[in-house]
Amino acid sequence: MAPPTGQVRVTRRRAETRARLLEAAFSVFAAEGFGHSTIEAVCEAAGYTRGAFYSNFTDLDELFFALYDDRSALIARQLTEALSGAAAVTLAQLTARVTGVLLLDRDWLLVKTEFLLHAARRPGVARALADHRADLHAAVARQLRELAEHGRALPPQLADPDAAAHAVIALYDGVTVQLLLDGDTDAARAWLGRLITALLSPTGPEAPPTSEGLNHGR
Amino acid sequence: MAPPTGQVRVTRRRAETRARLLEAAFSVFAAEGFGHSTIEAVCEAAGYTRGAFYSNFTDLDELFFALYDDRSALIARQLTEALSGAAAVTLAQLTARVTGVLLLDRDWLLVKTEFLLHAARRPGVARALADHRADLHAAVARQLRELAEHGRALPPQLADPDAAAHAVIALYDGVTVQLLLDGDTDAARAWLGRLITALLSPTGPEAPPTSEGLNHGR
DNA sequence: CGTATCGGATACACGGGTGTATCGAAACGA
DNA sequence: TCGTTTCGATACACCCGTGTATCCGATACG
Repeated sequence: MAPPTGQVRVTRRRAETRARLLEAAFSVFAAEGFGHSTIEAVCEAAGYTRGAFYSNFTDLDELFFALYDDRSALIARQLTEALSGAAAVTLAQLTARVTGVLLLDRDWLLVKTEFLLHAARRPGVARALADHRADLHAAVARQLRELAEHGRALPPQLADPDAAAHAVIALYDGVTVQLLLDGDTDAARAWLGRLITALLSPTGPEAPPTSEGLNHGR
Repeated sequence: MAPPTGQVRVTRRRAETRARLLEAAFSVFAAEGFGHSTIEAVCEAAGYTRGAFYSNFTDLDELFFALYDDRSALIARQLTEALSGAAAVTLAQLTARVTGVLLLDRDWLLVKTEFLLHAARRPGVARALADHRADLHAAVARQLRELAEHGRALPPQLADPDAAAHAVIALYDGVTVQLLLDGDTDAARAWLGRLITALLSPTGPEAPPTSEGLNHGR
């Protein structure tokens, strides 16, 4: 049984194995899917036996949550870092940064989506996940607000930066689905960029950040 | 073992049990998730023993695919039916119809999303799923084209009806994710309507079909 | 109405994953 | 360096789901 977190002093060794277990779990979940993954498979991939696992976690569920927590925190850090560098003045710049960070790793999208389903069936987990998303939302909204203050107007239907940020996230999620199907990361990035500019441009034409090469349809 | 489909003449009884198995599988998958579902659970839910199952399918995978095939065909039928009634003249009318059909059943969204993940890991299945989506895409594109011909202009960034349809589907998928998290179907419908009109309106303000009550953020 | 075929139930053997209890060894503190 | 603590390996018993082989009742057809 995993000892209660507060009382254990975390030795280097322990942290190391925990990290390796998480890393291995990521690979296994991405490859097999969480539902079909077993504790044994994770341990074998990490180079441990089940003893190591039960010393660090109680469930596969617990590990899954820890894994999601780690990775999503990492992503969030990268995102805010990418965003907070110098304030983007162009919408194109903004989208380029966001898509660059957010659409890198297909494996992560697989795991993330499965975690979404996991959460959808457990109210508590769903709330935690919603919090994570709220963080993302806040970061994007802040950036959009800044953008708006620098003269770049939002379209009248989405004048509220919060609503606009929400819309951006919805677009991101939507593009993710397609990416999961066809595996074409570059196309997804380009397409997401085009969608965001289309949605957030109040008026006429304005060349998308990276045009051409994007396949609409199927 | 399930006999090869071509040679068996399908008796009434057989069709009935197959249908009941599919129905039960839908419930079980929605509740537990496909990954954690067992053949036994499905059979018990259907009121059969495993003998019935192995007489109709070989795998849970096979049943899963059959299930998806059935349900998605049903949805597609409903959608085209809803769309082909009288040509919608307003964008609002169009979105209302689409969202009405597409965002009814949360359980179906759960199963559908899990099937997406399933497909993402199997190229063959992915192709089949892509075909289904292509049908949807075609239906939406046709409707948008018709709309455009009736004077309703698309925005310059998405002048191509195919691209516009693709965008609508992306929005739908994106909203789905949020719906899975919070379970608020009405909000999802309203929000999707607002997003579609915002994205496809070439110019200024135009009241969303059902405004208010939509919670952005988290 | 009788007979042949089919569909689903029952029984069985097997494999694999789980969780726990125990033990040896590595890491840490003095 | 030594003793103590802790981490992870090993071994064991158990449960659960699977797949197959067999059998009985139902259903269709002449």
